[in-house]
Amino acid sequence: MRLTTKGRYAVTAMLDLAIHAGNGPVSLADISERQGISLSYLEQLFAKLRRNELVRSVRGPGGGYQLNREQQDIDVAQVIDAVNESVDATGCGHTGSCQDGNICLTHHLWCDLSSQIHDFLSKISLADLMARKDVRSVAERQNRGHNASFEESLISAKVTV
Amino acid sequence: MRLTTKGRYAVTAMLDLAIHAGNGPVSLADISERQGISLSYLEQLFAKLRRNELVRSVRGPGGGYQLNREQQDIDVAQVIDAVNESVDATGCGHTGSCQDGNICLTHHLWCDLSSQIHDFLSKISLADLMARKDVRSVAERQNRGHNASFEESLISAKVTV
DNA sequence: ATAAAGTTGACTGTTTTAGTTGGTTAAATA
DNA sequence: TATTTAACCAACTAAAACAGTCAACTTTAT
Repeated sequence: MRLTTKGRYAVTAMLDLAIHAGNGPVSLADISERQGISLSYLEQLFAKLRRNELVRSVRGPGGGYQLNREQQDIDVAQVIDAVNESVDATGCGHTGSCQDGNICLTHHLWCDLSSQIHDFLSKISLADLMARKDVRSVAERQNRGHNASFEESLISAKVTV
Repeated sequence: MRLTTKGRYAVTAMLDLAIHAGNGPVSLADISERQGISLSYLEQLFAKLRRNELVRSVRGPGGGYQLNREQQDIDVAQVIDAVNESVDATGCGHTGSCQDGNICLTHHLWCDLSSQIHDFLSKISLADLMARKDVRSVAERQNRGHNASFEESLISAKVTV
């Protein structure tokens, strides 16, 4: 299993997308600036997110990306899977051929751990994250000095602070 | 967080050590053969396990490694930590300086995930693994064609099949 | 003395990460 | 219609980590 900045960036960017939804598409340039992630790297990640139908794109001026489903229908596990291929902790990809065709001594342990992690992450949706106090306060900080689109998005998302 | 063959090998090797305890030290050559792990790589891993006082060594002929504590006092998280540095899922090492000195949008999510994983792995001891049916059957398979030390070790460990 | 084992350090090939560079299309607007 | 905005795409790269090899050395049982 690997969980590096790649998966973390993807989740952060998707959450940024969710937070700033409500006034049209969000450009990668905006996400890049707010979240401190390289624009070109974001492009690579969003190519995968789009192939996995988690986002849809709008080209041209005023374009950008939008969530392709409701916020409560996108969970963290899906986002990580989309860019990371998997959060599998086994070495054999659950096939059970870890040791020359046979199962290894600790195969089931890694299977258990994998489903544990997957369960945990799949139960957290973007909507859940949006509702968290710590997320809201960080989003507010990131938005200071920028335009007022955060407050607007709050209104359109019908969420109260 | 990273969980690769390094951590998996370490846990597998420690479990092999636990299974074949009871008749003196276990040599890395034996573990290498049984578990299909390169001897030189095992040497590197056991250097770290020894520095973390999870095993002790006996040099010279008939030497090898032994667990440095009781089987129920060594858990999987400790073993992985010993060779992997950590199972931390945050990018900042829990310091909270993920985004130029400040906390990033998803910091708490990764903190939560980290403790989830650590909790899960720290509750599983080598003794717990030894007791599992799947582990016992794999160990038995690995031992077929070899010497009868497995049965002996079962007797000395006072465990019944 | 010899051989079995641990101990140590340096080295290597491969893969992944985290980007960069340099373009091309598609669409809105002036 | 020209320009600009932004998505799209492919190739490349430096650095790190992974997984392992190789060689030399020390300790200890026989």
